[in-house]
Amino acid sequence: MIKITFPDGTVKEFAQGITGYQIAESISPRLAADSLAASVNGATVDLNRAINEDATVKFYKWEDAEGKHAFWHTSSHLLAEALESLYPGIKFGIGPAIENGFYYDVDCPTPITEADLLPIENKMLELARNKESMVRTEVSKAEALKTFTAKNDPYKIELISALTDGTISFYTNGAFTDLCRGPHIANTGVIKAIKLTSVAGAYWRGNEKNKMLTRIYGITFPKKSMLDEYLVMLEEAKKRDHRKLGKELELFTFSQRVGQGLPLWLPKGAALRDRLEQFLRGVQKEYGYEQVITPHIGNKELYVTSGHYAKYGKDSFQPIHTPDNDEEFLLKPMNCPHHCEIYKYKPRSYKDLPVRLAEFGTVYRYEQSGELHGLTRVRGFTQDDAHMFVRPDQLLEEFEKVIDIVLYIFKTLKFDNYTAQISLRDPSNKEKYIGSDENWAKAESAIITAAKEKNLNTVIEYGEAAFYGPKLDFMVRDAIGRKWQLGTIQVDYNLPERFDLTYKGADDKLHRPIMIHRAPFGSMERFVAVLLEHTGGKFPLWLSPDQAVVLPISEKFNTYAEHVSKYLNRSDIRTQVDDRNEKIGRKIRDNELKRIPYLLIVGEKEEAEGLVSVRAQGDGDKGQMKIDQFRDYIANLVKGEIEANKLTETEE
RNA sequence: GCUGUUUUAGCUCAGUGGUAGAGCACUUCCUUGGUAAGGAAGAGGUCCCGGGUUCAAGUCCCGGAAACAGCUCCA
Repeated sequence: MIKITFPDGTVKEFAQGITGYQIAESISPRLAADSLAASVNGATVDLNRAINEDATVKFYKWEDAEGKHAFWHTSSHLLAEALESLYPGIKFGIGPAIENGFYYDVDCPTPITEADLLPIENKMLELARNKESMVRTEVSKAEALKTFTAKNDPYKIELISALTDGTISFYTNGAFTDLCRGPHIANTGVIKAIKLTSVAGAYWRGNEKNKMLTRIYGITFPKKSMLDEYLVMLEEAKKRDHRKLGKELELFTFSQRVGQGLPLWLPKGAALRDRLEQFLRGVQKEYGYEQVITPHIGNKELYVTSGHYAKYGKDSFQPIHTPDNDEEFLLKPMNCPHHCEIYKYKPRSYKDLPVRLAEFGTVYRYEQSGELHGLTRVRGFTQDDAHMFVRPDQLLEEFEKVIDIVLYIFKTLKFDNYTAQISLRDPSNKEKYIGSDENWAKAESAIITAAKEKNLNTVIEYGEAAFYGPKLDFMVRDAIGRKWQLGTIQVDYNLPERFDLTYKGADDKLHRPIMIHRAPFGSMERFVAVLLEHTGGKFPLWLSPDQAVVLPISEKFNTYAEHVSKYLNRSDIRTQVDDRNEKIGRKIRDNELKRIPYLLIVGEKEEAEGLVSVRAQGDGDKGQMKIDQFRDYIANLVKGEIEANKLTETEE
């Protein structure tokens, strides 16, 4: 007999070899029916797995990540089962559950296209209705290899070869058997709604030198209504796509003639960007940054010195030559080497540090064509860049101040669902990075300490560091859940060495400063993109390209409308007049759709008494106000939006 | 860069080898109005680009470009 402890603390005895499913059923058929997976002694397992020792169990339902994971993992096996029956000779790569659904990578003798997805879905539903159990078998490595050699599946053979004997298990559903460690749900019958979402190429084992397999993505649910809800949610999210909103709100565009990945900022987009720049300049001024300006090209030798040329030379726009062909220049791919040269232009004393050089620096990188994506990945973009040159004793404090700036910006713009990621070297691939182990260790510990002292909730990602140093990255998600890096803060011991940067210490000797690279927005382009998706185009008042539009009731009141608009513009409230020959209802509709924060309706009564009738975006009629009353109201709101989240003074 | 899909009016999109289409936007006229689409008329096309097949190509074939999804990459 074995003792099983349940989450509520009760302990019951069962025979050895009992499965999670049987335990659940012995308590209640309902629990068994609802459970998608179980955890035994903390490890998630499937309900079919035999339990042979005393254990603590927990049953997962759909609402639990583990339950969903098992559900989708089983769904990927169901997909594979359907594929094997529809496409004889198909070979399988891997088929995991992902954040939203699952996929399976296959190597199919006949190409699979979008049009084939519906028949596959139908086959899956048909198989699911058979309520096939997910049967686990533990096999030896030799047996495993034999099975897949017989099936002539090179991918599974490669996977098995890397496994240790004694840890290998198979799962079988219906006629399909797969190499898999589990866990799975008890049987496929609970999979009631299936949508195969897309088909795309994916390199075997994520290596672009390997063969490209066909990846089929899908998502499944225990109820049809849940699938419908999910699809509606996806549609809604697509309406917030920054590429769509950027077009609708006339913020930016692209031209094939100008070139791929080179955004053209339209007047309203430029106004928005300008507001963001002014905002950040203001914050940086308080923190002791100095603005600098550097050219858009730089001598190739500059980037050879920094190490960027060796690392990214091929991925840059190729050198620009002087007319007599005796010098080569690169379009500036990053600002740091230029800032290093600014640091170097005169001898520095330990008393001068930290030196903080900031620049809205436009850089150009030859991104692979398939990587370009709206404003989030472009070939020409402007970094809100700054480099701090600090003494070792200043590193931690300075790094923490940068975290403060990032958090202040995120708070002001109500980005509350970011994740902080500590990006470290890939320990198994150190040759991709420059600099000594000692310096890397110092830089990594500085970042980890600063993040801890600032109480950041961080995840550590190996292999995500820059080639010259580790980073603290702030990641946010776009409308459909893709992750993007916004703010980044990096500690760098390497460029100061390569550029031989020094300062004179109190001991009258030369010392090496440490560099902090940072960009709280990341880039203006990406930040605007994410801000658009985050707000759905409803920008906070202080950022809105147009803050108010005056709507005259008829053309008779256009003169008064102009007067109101001029008055407000003189008080720095960005105001336009909609003087089209349209009815008021039409003007309201069009300007609401343009996400204008305030609409000011003026007619006979307003003109006579110097009033405006105020309509707040999405919130209808707010009644009448005197013009200067409205001006003060807006000015106060703007002030509140920007200053509400100011951190306590951190002046030195 | 790789795999797949797409590309027709400013935008969103129909279009079956045989005269290029709709809605919105735009222009003009009528209308002069009170809180989410007033009416009429008109103008607008390198059917992504280059080849080929055909009596005839927006439509079929080949090559290229760009956009989209995913992979790979991201200083």
